Amino acid sequence: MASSNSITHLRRKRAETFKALGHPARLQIVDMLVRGEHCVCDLVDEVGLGWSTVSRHLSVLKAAGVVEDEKRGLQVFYRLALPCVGTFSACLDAARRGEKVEVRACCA
Amino acid sequence: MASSNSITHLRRKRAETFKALGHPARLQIVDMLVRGEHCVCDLVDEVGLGWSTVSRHLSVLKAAGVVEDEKRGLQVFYRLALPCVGTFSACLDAARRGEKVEVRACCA
DNA sequence: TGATTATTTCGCCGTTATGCGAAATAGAAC
DNA sequence: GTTCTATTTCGCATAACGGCGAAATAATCA
Repeated sequence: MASSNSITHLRRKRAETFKALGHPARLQIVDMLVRGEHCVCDLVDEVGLGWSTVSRHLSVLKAAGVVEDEKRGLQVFYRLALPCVGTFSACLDAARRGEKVEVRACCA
Repeated sequence: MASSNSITHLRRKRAETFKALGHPARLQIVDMLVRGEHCVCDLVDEVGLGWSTVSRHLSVLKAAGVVEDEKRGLQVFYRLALPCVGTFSACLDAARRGEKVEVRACCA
């Protein structure tokens, strides 16, 4: 059952990633990070929720492996750790509009 | 604000899709459907949860636009409505293993 | 028609998520 | 060392999720 368990484990991790992306505020954060790294202050401004709330959303994304953070001076900068999320998001949006698009996704 | 609202709307829909995928049982269902359509009975057997529970998971996936259903005789068959989900899943799994893969995803 | 089979809907209940403000932490500047 | 400033952690209330079994639907078969 080793291989079945590893499949299960991989799937659980994958589910965690999807779940982290499954919230409008977190997705808005991800959309910003697709365009480049940002400090928390920028994200708070844009998302329009309290600092503590945004901070926890970021910790969820980080725990799921979607983003990485780096402290520089007083600020903490976040960046996307899974670039393919941007590609897939574009995919989903295109599908919802009824468009048929072929994309090349680089899974890093 | 029309364009900003439509972006918001699109993102909310996208979040709903991600959220639907963010559960191990639903992801297991999706993994089965990647390999072809299945009736509910097959899915119940494989997932190992009650009929009512699996049924609700399926309705979540359907509401999010991830799967489609078709009734044939007594049985209801489900199939994947977003093939790119399979591609992206492979992407995420590869990334978790540390592999770097380039895939061509067709967003239907 | 009445029985059977496949699936969905409903109501319940314990667990988890999400928002907030207050307090804690950590680094920079004075 | 004290004081800012940026961010995280904590505790709490409310809302949403996820499981189950029982009951409702719907299509087939006798």
